[in-house]
Amino acid sequence: MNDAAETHRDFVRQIVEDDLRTGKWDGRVQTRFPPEPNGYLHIGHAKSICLNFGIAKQYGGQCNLRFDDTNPEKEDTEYVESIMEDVRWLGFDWDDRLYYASDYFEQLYQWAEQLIQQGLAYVCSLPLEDIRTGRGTPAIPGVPSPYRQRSVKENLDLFRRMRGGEFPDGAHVLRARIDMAHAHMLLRDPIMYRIRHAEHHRTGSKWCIYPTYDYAHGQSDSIERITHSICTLEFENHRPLYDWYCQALGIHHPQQIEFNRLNLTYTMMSKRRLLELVKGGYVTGWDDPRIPTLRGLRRRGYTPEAIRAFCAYVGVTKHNATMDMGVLENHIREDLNRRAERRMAVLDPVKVVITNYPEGQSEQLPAVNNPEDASAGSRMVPFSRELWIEREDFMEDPPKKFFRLSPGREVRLRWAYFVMCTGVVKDADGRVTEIHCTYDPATKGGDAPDGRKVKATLHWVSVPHAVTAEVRLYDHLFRCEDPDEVSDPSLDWKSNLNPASLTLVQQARLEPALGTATVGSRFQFERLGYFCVDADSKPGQPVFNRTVTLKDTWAKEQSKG
RNA sequence: AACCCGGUGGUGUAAUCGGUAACACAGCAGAUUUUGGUUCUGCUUUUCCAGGUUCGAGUCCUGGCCGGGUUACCA
Repeated sequence: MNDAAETHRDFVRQIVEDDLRTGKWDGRVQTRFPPEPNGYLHIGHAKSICLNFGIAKQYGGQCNLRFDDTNPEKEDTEYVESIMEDVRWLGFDWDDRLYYASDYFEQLYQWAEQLIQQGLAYVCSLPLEDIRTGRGTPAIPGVPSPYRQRSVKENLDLFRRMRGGEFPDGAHVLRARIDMAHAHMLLRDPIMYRIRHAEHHRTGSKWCIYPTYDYAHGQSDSIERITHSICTLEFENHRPLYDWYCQALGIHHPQQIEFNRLNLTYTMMSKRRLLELVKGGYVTGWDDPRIPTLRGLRRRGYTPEAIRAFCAYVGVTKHNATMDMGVLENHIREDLNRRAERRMAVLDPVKVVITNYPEGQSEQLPAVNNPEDASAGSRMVPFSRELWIEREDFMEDPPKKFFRLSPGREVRLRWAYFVMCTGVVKDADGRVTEIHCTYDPATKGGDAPDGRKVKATLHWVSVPHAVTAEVRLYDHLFRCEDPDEVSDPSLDWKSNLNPASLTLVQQARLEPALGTATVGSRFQFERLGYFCVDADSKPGQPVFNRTVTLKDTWAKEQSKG
């Protein structure tokens, strides 16, 4: 988007370049994207994917895809499949480097025995609650577990029996022996293994003890010879532990680097909350176009190119930041403005009758497909005596700055003719049911040979040729920038869900060319926005999703009051 | 509270290691336009505070203040 982005190096890339220069990793750059398969990928993950795969590509390295699947109770192959699909859709490829932390369970186990042998790990038989209280508080040092001094022999025996399935869940854990008085709570003898008699989506019932994140992550990086282990800021606190395990084990020791995760206004990225919205029926599924999952965005009509450009734009730093949703929207507008063909569609139709156009007659008029791209060519659109136009494009008694159709005023119908409003027909309630106009045959195509100008150009659809469609108009998921901002403490973030996040238009009228559009194809509906064909479409009954509106300075003007 | 991290316009970032604070978006004004779109031009707005070092500090030092993360047998 700007030239600075071409030359600027964020702080992670600066580290990588420094390491390359000093030969720290023998010129290697090896990164990884390590999702836990317990949810669907969202745009926050896209930032991480772009960073990890992007750095690898830029510096001639590689990026692995690794599933961090150490918690059998939350994870599922459903998520594994979707994650792979979404990473590919975004435009990245891990070649043959698909890994799972669960593939390393045996090695991790052996290393745990090694730490026991070194006197750096022990089996603790305290109940969960006692472990927690024994850890103390930041102000009060923890007290050593009574099991802290168990002999290597006893620890080994118990740990092997833990693996052997002799104990119920929670009976014992394996803990690292570090420092119960450490100012850093995470270093007060953290848990390495817990007993869980649970079916793992990949290892089945082979294991009944599972490593914790802290015990598994650095070592998994180490096994894969990762050089730069890039993660989000909330893992900063875990780095001492990451380093401790690698050092204690004497194994390849990658550098963990933390960056700021992506936050967006009017939405929310928490996996837990996304799950709640899906399970609670607040949205229609993981691909609901209102949520920021990659599949939601895809169904909404976002392109991988726009998402990647956005991720490059947002920047990588160490402080928390919230991007305005408008910036994401600008990126899809920019992409689609270049690529999407234009069509005409009327969402809230009102009938126009061209009184001086012969009844029963119609004609085909050429229309440019994309003014930004001459190679997109043109198409023919049918014109006839009766047309649909947008109800809001007509006002009987217009304010000063309104320059669309009103009685006595002339406007242009896009690619067709100048028309002049000569009158209206209303129903008993005073609602306009028909607008009467005359057209000027000399203005065919939209230009007046006498050089006279009009202030507005309207989109329109010929009544007898129109295709009827359902159009889904999406708006922000939440009605305020920060979903957590609740006035009444008895309410939670869900009370901020936007009741108008979806508006259904059942009887939109489209130009006929839109009747055969294929699922996933994207168009600009002139003057309205970008739309894409939804998978719910049936032959003859297309369904369109609004990706984003066009910028609308008239709407802005109106909202000023 | 302790530990870790961070504070640059409204927002997001930059300033190549001490040398004139800049870019984008948003906002405002205007031009162009067969989309009130696109494009183009101009304008508004910035280094958390207080000391110190220095010819010179957004950058270094000290002390505050403010914000975030963490204090799980989740990741």
